[in-house]
Amino acid sequence: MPRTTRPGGRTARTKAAVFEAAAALVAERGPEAVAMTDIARRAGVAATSLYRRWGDVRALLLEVAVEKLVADSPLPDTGSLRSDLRVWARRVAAGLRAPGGSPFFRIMLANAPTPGDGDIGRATAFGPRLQQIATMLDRAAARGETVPPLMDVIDHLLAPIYMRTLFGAPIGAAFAHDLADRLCGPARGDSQI
Amino acid sequence: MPRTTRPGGRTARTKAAVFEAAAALVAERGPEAVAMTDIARRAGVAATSLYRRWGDVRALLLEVAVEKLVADSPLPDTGSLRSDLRVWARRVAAGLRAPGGSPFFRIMLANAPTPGDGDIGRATAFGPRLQQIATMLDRAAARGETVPPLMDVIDHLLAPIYMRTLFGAPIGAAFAHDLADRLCGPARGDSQI
DNA sequence: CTACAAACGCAAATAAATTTGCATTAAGGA
DNA sequence: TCCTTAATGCAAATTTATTTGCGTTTGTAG
Repeated sequence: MPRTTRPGGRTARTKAAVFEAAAALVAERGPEAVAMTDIARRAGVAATSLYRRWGDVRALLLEVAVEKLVADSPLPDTGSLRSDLRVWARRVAAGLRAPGGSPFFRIMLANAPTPGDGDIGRATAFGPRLQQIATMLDRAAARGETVPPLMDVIDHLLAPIYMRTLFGAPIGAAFAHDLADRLCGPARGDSQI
Repeated sequence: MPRTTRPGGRTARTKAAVFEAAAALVAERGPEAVAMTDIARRAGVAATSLYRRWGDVRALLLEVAVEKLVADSPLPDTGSLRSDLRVWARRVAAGLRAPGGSPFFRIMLANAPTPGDGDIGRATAFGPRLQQIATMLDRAAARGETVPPLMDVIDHLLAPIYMRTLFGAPIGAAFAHDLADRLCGPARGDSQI
């Protein structure tokens, strides 16, 4: 009878080798310059296996990218939303700046929304980030702070960071600082609608 | 509409045919499913010519994407920066929502910076947009308005729009309104230290 | 321990993309 | 008009990616 999963065996080992090879190649040459053949050779597995398992390079790279970016970074819990956002912003930026970070990010973007694809890839990709933001906002609200809407954080904290990543523009402490301040109000009480 | 002037000689004509074919194919199948061969066949030109002129598919598609995305958003000149930004924001969003808009956007993202590429691809891709922003800001400054830094417009107007496009989140008038207000100051200044 | 089926490797076959060499055509200037 | 040059077309050659067929390995269930 057909088994659906085979955890922890040869399959898992080759998958690990393949992912490692793919990640290395992407970091070295960029996403567009790696072929199925290259990954296979580097990983020490037959290209045939890769084709059978993933179909084509994009599918494989997308899986790798999702895994890389979804890797959980610990959430800051400093006691104030403003400070949490500052720290978190810098961590996200650091993750994107890490070796291969930006290329993987681009892989995800390039494979995102095609009308008809369903939103699986996109949701898988951004879901964890949104969840993290929601958690920070919830904590702050529980403390009695007035918190900005989730969408505002996406628009004015996450979006600028992603944008600058694509531009290659620097993301320093001052910038993260400024982003958080815009959301929490510059000095103290802020009165949004 | 059929009365499109196509100045220039043979070169300009074939370029037009190629761009038209490429755009159509991208809109039909998505960026990843079009090959040099396909474009050549559809345009009625030899694939050899395409390779000689553009080198590879990505370069060609990137050029097409840039042209499409820039063409879709003519610059408003309403007399006030706030209003210009509002209109422009909606036009950019509309262009991204248009048939084929999102695929072309993804082409640009996928061709963004790769360490070693130099910044050619990136500059080519986003350059026109930045130029448009700079123009609006210059006009406003010439009128005597106080204008936000270019980078702020990128971070808090362009970035949210792109982000929402990737999410599939709606971009309405109210949203564009809000983005412009954040940059120009709504009623009370938001850009204090 | 044995049997089974999925996953794998290998080599050949196929298909597709990309390059190359050369003849031809068209545009712009003298 | 004629001449020069760059762009194009075409076919063959070459490389590279992808598929296919078949035997082998390796977990896992029984």
